[in-house]
Amino acid sequence: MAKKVVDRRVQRTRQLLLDALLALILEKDFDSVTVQDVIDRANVGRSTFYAHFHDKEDLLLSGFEHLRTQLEEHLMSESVTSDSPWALSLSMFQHAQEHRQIHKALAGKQGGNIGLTHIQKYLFTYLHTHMKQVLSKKRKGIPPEILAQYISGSFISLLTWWLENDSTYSAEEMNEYYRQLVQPGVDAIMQTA
Amino acid sequence: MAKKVVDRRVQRTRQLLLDALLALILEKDFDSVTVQDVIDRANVGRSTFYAHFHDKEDLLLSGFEHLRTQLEEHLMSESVTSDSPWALSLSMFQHAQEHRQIHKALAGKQGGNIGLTHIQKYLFTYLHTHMKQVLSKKRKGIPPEILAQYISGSFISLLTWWLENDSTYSAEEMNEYYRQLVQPGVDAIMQTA
DNA sequence: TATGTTTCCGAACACTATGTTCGATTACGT
DNA sequence: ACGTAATCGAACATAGTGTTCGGAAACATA
Repeated sequence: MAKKVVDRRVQRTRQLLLDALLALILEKDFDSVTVQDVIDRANVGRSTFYAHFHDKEDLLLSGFEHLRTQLEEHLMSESVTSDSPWALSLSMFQHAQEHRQIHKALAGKQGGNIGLTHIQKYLFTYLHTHMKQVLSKKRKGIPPEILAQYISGSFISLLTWWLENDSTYSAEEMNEYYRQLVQPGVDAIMQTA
Repeated sequence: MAKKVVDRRVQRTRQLLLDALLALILEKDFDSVTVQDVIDRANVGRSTFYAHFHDKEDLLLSGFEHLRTQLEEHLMSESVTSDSPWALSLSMFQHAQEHRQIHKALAGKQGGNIGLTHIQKYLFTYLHTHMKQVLSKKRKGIPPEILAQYISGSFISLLTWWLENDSTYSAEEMNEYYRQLVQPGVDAIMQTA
């Protein structure tokens, strides 16, 4: 069958386009990158672009999906099955460190906060369901939505700052700072509740 | 002199355009609003628009400036000169409550995070200089940039969530949640340092 | 090598939005 | 009533979007 090889060809084209877009985002910001820029850089025909993606944003989101898959594999692989919730954030800091360029393009301010919104939403959902379980029995505490928003929001905030400023702190240091800041408040809530 | 009245006419036109833009942002998102939409809604000629603003974003930013001025007046007026740093966040929650529509347009996801970025940058700068003073003598603690980013980031995160979800919590409640979450971590840092 | 299939190319096109120019018109102060 | 400053809106040049389609190229099969 020709299918497999054909698929490979298709995959290669999609990858060329994505790489070109990510590279361009690091040069200008997402909004100023045109479809023409992307296909020129990738050496891909105009109609081919539209055969694969509906528009520029669609291409960017495909990159985000790719990243999310990678992240999940990263989480599964490294015996990160530790019960500590800080292992999750550490893994994300580490992954961002290893793939700094991609993260900057997707999660940085240049990326127009599109990927960023997705990551936050992803984290929020994960945390929200988790929080509801933990806080369900106790009535008095903080609404779980607010807690989830706080934890994911402050994480994203530190992550983007770290990426955007090309900070030299290691992923481990960043995670430690994050933990030091967030844990006391969360612990206090848990005990109160 | 004619200057004063002329100024009034100019101001009125600018206000018409801004109002139209803000109203439109709440209907579609910022990116999908066209200049044509704005001037139609405002009943203003095309060339007049460009006589006042360089482009759509320029108009939005003028709205942000307006908001910032209001906020600063709000802070000065209400004997918010309390030394508690939580008075500042409370004032902002309150102001957002009173001018919900404008805040949603400027700081919500519809506004394309343009105004939001500015507010955060504004807070960050304010906090950063403040932090450097407080943390200057002690060496071991967290870098002031990270602390400032954390405090401003988590605040913005809760604020936008609150606005975006039309949450029924009062400004006072939101500020209390914010304080409960953030204060323990910050206090811990201060003592350690 | 010959053949059929799948993908890609790129020119041409219609369409939408941007930002500028300029002469006519209106609003306002004196 | 007159002069000035602001506004109007039509016309224009420019740029980007997304589609269409005939031909070229890549690939598998035999």
